[in-house]
Amino acid sequence: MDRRRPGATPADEILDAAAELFTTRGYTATSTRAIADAVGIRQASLYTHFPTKAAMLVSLLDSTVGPTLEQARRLHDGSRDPREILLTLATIDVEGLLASRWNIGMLYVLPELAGEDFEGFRAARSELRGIYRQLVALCRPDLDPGDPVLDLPFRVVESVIPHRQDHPGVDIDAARWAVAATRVIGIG
Amino acid sequence: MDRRRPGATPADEILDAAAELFTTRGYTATSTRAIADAVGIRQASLYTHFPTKAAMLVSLLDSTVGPTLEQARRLHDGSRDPREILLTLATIDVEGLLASRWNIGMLYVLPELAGEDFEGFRAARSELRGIYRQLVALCRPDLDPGDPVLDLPFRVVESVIPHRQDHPGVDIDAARWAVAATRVIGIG
DNA sequence: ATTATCTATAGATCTATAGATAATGC
DNA sequence: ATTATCTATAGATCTATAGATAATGC
Repeated sequence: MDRRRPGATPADEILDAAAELFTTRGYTATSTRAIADAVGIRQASLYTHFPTKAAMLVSLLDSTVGPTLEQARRLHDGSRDPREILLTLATIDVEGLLASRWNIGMLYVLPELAGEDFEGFRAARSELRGIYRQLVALCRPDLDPGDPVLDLPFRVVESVIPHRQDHPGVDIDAARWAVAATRVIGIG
Repeated sequence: MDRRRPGATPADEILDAAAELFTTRGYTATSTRAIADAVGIRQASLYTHFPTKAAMLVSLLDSTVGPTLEQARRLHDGSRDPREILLTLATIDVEGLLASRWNIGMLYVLPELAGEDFEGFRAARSELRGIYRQLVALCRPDLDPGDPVLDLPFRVVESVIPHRQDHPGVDIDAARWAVAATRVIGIG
């Protein structure tokens, strides 16, 4: 076969190539031909595995935000100390953003995600952000509901994305980043 | 004339339209025809004012990072308390990111900026980040040079970009955001 | 006379489909 | 027999340029 990309199936190889190109060049700027070339197949052959180019991006987005959102829902149901839950969630989230060989979080900020093809991802990410807000509100009951501090841990967690972008190849300690993300609300 | 966009000159009108479209749809996903339509001129007429589409983006990037970088250089030369300088810089930076009617900071994270047309902007932003790092190092002499905490104030400042994106129309207090950006390093 | 805008278009893409061929599994 | 891949291409873009026309300033 002489496959050029990691992945158990041809679809996985395509997703690996798409992840590299979408994160480094952008979504619209990456042609389906470029993806096919990176995999080592013909452009038209992509369509055996994905109905559209957008479906490739949706698949990448879902496989990243999905597991984190599931964990967040589970943690949120527990009755432990909200500060402990928040720290655990932040650690899991940062680990997820560091897990792939490509900086997959870059996909989250693609302007093209405003399109209707990506409504599902936007809803999932919005729910995750809401869970962060509720946890912060439990830690800081004094805060006004409109206070931007409620969003800060989520923002610090996701700022590991540009940090990784600016420091390629440098190892990042997920637990330490998560501590900073909780400290920003003025606890601990 | 019946101009449809704010701006003293046709070039400014074009930049206003380009800013809206680049920030909301992306750079490659925005055609020169779409920009021209938003201004109310013909697609080819854009090229009287800009030699290429990339030149429009370069102009937008420079007019945003330029003034902030100048201020940062000036502040950095002063001999005041580094914590005070850091807070002032963060406030100016956040104000700059909130100043435009469009969320111009979204341009900073376009994957297309990896291209050679945007080398100048990347260098300017890298210099700004370096000034933040030096100020943080003065505030926290105990930190290792490789410590990611050195980058955190810069990251929190720039996280006002996705925050504004997720809360369109909501006023953000630049001074409070700047305080959070300095607090994240564990001082004050 | 000079500048800004226009129409028209060159030449190079782009995504997705149609239909043929090769590979695979019963 | 079914699936994956291929070649070829339809049809719709895209950026930038050429050259004509209209508007502006001396």
